[in-house]
Amino acid sequence: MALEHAILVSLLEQPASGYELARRFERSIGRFWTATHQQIYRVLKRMEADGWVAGLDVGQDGRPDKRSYRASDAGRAVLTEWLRAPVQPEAVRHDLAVKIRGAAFDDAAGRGRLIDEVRRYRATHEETLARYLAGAERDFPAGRAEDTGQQLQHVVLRGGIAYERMLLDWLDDVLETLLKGLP
Amino acid sequence: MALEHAILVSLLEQPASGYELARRFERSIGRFWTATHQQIYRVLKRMEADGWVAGLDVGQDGRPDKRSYRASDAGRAVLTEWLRAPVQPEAVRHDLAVKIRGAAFDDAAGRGRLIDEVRRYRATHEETLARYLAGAERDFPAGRAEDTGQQLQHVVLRGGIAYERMLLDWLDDVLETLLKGLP
DNA sequence: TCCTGCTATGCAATTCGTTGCATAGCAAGG
DNA sequence: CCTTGCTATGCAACGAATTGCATAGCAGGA
Repeated sequence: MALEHAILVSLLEQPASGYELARRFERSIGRFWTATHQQIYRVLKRMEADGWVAGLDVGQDGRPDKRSYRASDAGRAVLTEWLRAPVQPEAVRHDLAVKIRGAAFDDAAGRGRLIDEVRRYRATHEETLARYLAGAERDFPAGRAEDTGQQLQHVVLRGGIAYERMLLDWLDDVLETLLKGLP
Repeated sequence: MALEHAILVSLLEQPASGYELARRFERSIGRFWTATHQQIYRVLKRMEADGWVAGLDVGQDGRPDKRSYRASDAGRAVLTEWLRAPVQPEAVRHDLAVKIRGAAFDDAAGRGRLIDEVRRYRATHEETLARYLAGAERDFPAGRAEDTGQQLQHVVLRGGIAYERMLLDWLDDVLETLLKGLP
């Protein structure tokens, strides 16, 4: 139970339509919480029925109308309650780690293919890191004062950057292990 | 679709009952793939029906009988096919990052509670790191030759260690941000 | 002897998440 | 004019995951 909470945080930072939320989940929020547009629309309806968010139809020029949502006081209260509850352990699902251990049961050709995959995967994360770094420079340039919200967004972004750097280093380790050690 | 694959890897490393698999998923495999015993029992049944694993009833002294599974050739083929397919992007769900950004919408008291939570969370991950390091020393002592499977298990464990270290550093950054910067 | 706790497996209900599809308006380009 | 692509929302169906509960044997300690 927490897509609701991620949505509430995002709407408190900035009101949005379901579509806009889905885009945000592809970008900034999606760094630490993924969701598809169907999930978001369904949950938004339920949240509106529960009074956690208020929807407002907005006509637009040159594109379809949208329904813009903002968090209500009740929603904010729900979020606050959740914030103060213990952090639940994360559900980890790391495909690549399973594949690496599985490689022991494939032949040299299979491991060769896995090496290609690891390289491709590494390249996507290099891009991710570059995107984060660009975002950090754009949104949080050195030497500028930050308000509370910005400080918090910044420290989360630093976490994303640290994660990507760690991952790239580890992937180098993985490639070396796959290349040099194995028959 | 991948709990099956994690189970196949685990069974190829060592045959096991559903219960033993569940315990492994709490320990070693659980570092990168979580699953409850209900999930595992259900999936094992389906896998046996599909011929991916073979089950064998084993009587035991002093404890209930168990049903031990090993991966079949068909299961191994399924695994190999998956190993060679592209790595799917991970579904990230990071509670704590959402809470940190959400802290901008709580008061000082709420942020104080969050600080306590972060400290508690940090302590659990310090334990996790210590456990990984002890496991590494036990299973992969320096200077000993490793076969293919061990090298691969070792590199995955090194990934876990790198992750935990990165996380602890970041949590220090988070605590500093929460403590010094905010009203 | 009774209680607690561990091994070992499972059902049922519900909620969550994914996939495929559908609609509809408008813009831009060939 | 036609196609492609983007904004914007949604349904239906299915499969996956979670939660709560149930059973049952045995060990060990109070």
